[in-house]
Amino acid sequence: MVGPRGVGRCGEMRRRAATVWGLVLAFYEHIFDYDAAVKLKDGEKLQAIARATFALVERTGLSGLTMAAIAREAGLATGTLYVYFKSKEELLVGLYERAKTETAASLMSGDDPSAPFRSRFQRMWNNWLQHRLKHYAQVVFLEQYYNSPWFSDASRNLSARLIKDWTDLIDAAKAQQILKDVPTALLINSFGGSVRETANLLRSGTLVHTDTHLALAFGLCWDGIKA
Amino acid sequence: MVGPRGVGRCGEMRRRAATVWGLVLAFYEHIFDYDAAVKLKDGEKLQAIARATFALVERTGLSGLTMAAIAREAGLATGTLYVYFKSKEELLVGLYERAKTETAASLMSGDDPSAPFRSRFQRMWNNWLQHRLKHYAQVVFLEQYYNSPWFSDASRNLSARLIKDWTDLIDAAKAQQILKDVPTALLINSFGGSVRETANLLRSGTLVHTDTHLALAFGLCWDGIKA
Amino acid sequence: MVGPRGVGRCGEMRRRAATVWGLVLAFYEHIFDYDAAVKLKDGEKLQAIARATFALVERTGLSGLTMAAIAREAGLATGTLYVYFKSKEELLVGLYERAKTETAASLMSGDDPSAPFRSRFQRMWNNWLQHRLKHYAQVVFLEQYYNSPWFSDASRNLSARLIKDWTDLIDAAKAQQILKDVPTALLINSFGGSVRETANLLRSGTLVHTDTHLALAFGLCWDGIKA
Amino acid sequence: MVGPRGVGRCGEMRRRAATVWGLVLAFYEHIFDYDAAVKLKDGEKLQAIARATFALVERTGLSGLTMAAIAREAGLATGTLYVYFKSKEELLVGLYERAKTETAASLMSGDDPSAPFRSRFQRMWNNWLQHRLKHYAQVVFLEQYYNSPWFSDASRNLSARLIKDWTDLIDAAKAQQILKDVPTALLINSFGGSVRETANLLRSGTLVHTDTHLALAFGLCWDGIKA
DNA sequence: CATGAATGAGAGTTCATTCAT
DNA sequence: TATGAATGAACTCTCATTCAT
Repeated sequence: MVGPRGVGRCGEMRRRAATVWGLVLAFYEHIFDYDAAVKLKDGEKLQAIARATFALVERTGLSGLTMAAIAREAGLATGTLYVYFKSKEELLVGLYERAKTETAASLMSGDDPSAPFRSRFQRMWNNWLQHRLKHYAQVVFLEQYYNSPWFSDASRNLSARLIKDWTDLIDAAKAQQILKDVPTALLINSFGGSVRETANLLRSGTLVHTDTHLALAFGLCWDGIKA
Repeated sequence: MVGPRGVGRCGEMRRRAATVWGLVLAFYEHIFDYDAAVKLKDGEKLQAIARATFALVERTGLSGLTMAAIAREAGLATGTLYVYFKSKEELLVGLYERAKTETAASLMSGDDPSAPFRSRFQRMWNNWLQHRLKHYAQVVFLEQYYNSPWFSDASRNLSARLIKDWTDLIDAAKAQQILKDVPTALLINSFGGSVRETANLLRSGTLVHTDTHLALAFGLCWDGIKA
Repeated sequence: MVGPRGVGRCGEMRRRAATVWGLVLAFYEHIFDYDAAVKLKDGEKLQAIARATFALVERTGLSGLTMAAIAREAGLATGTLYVYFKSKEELLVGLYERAKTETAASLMSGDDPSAPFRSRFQRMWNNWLQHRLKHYAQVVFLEQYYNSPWFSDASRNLSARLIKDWTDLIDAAKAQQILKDVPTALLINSFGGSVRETANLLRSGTLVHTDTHLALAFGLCWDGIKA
Repeated sequence: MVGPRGVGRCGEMRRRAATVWGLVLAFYEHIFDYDAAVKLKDGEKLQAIARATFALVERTGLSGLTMAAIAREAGLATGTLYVYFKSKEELLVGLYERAKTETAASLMSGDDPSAPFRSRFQRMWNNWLQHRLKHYAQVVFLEQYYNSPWFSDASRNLSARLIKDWTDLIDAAKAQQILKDVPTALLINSFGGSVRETANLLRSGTLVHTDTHLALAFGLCWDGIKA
């Protein structure tokens, strides 16, 4: 959920945006038209800001990121950024929540609860990997954000809430003796670490992106965690 | 040249490194002794700068790091830093190389080539984990450095050179069908990822630091990569 | 022209002023009615702007005053302010003239030309003091305006014109040897300074607001200027 | 006394400066040389900053004051101001204390306790008036500072402490039935108001600066407060 | 060598004003 | 007419680097 510091200045807008961003079930750019008589903050501009920021962080790193550069990249004036975000911090926190939420949402996409566990896990592993590769700019953003002065407890709490379903699934698999009976956190991190490292290898070109390699990489993970 | 006062931890490191790896020794000396006529007047000050920098990065992050803060923490004047390093960039690059080299050196410490492979790998896994936990400030520094504007190709190349022996060992184990016949990079990253994720769990307190848990965590890794 | 809704305090003022001073009436109307075809669409909004501005200046000072804050406090959009005033400067100048005129008008309210001079002066002293206390926001506005970049010669001239009657009365008292034969400006400022300082003491609570204290304070002034 | 936030970064320096600024008995620019081996903050630069600030406030007002303008006027770089003052606020508070202290100190200069009260008061009245006229830039600064966001309780307290002697003298005169038996605050403000208004008239040219006029103006004040 | 005051470019942020709706 | 998002110049403050001492 977006915290009380929200997105912009307009209280009404902020509250609506908060519930929507939190769920990421709707594309927020559509919710801004509800009252056409009044000029409103523009979802497209929000998109542009997000896109610009992710792109810049991928290119020049989070620490080199300036508001002026974001504005230029997004085709806006510097001041305009402050119409949408109260400060640089708010902007980064907002984009963090967006990226984090999207990432979490991607994980269980297309999950078939009736399929065998191994297939389900493999699908999720693939989901996550593909998301990492496709939205690499967001990944870079997230990894850098974790190590930045902006990473707060509020940010930390978000993660826990987002992967609730995921944790439940792991626990179920453990109960059915499909996964090893070790602390859940160990299984989760083993899985996440595997995706992360594999994606890094694929991106750097050290490992060529073939289905075989993907299967091998998942195999290393699965053989480690399966009962 | 390191002056008479230049003993302490710096000298110690070098001696230890020498017994382990010729490469490491050579590299280590290069970093701090090149251009000895001008720089490196006083090893103790160099130590103080390194300690100060690592401590500050752990506390406030790489992006909040200022030369003034380093100087204050090290008990020096700002200008003095520029006697030892030409610029902030050089300071960071130097410390990166130092931390990276120490980390690599720690990996194979106490390795017994006559012991069974699994024991040797477990020892190395533990070596690396302990190093990560003990020198956490350096770990934070390194992780942040990877994502910083200062991380260059030169920095990237260093890693490859440092883990040559490590790569060779993996390849040998593969040849003996002890490890799976998958790309070496996959095995290396699987191993590294496992150490990294486990260390994170231990530091955050999510996983209590007991020998049992360590064994479990290593088990997840080993079962994944073993043939 | 003030529309049908433009009654309220604004219309009231004008009527009151009319009974007191022709000059004030004329002036007052000039300020708010000039260029009536374009500006002054809605007297209520004008009122709201004035009230909002005075309130904000009392709370946060003239230098912290922003157009956005005025609009918010008045319940309008920022752009709307520019329908009523060409610029921030014009808004401030307009409100200055309004406050200054009201202050001057208050001075001679209820004056009885047939009463003894001392009583008449005391009444005026009290008039002024009460006005200062009651319309403290305006007083703060004026005092800050004098020292602001917006205080121009035009502003300066206004004062002189407004207190013409007052000056005449002083001169008459001097001619009758009721007041000392010293430059009129000295008498006027002595009087004004006394009111100002007394009001400050009352507001700060240093001096308790009783009739006795008021009489004492006026006594200090009167004993100084009387012949 | 200068508060704990002091003048600059060097703790030692700051503490010394604090005691000296508080008393204004020494010229602070001389106290910075005590250790010639080390480059220290420069009293002349402090002077230049003060001079520049007062001059600018007289010319363009406190609200138009920018750090860039101060630096330019003082012949320094912007950043240099922040060597001497932690922020714009500190700078203004520091200069307020300086001006206020100097003003208070001027009041009783040359006082002869054996002289008759009226002469003593007249001398002080003149002292204050001359100071106001001579250091007009400081006066403008002070008057604007009172109405600025920077005027705090700390600033307010300073005044009370500075005029202790002055208050005592008034009380003594009251006890001897030389001044009226009215609240001391009333007498003090009557006196201060008289000086203020007279100075304004002289500066504006409304009143020509002659000994006669000065005597008349003081007479208005004295006749008001004398028993 | 060591010092730390001085520098000034560049960062984040504000706000009077405009203008499409 | 009324709106409020958009603008960009100008503000305060930071910090890597230099240099006189």
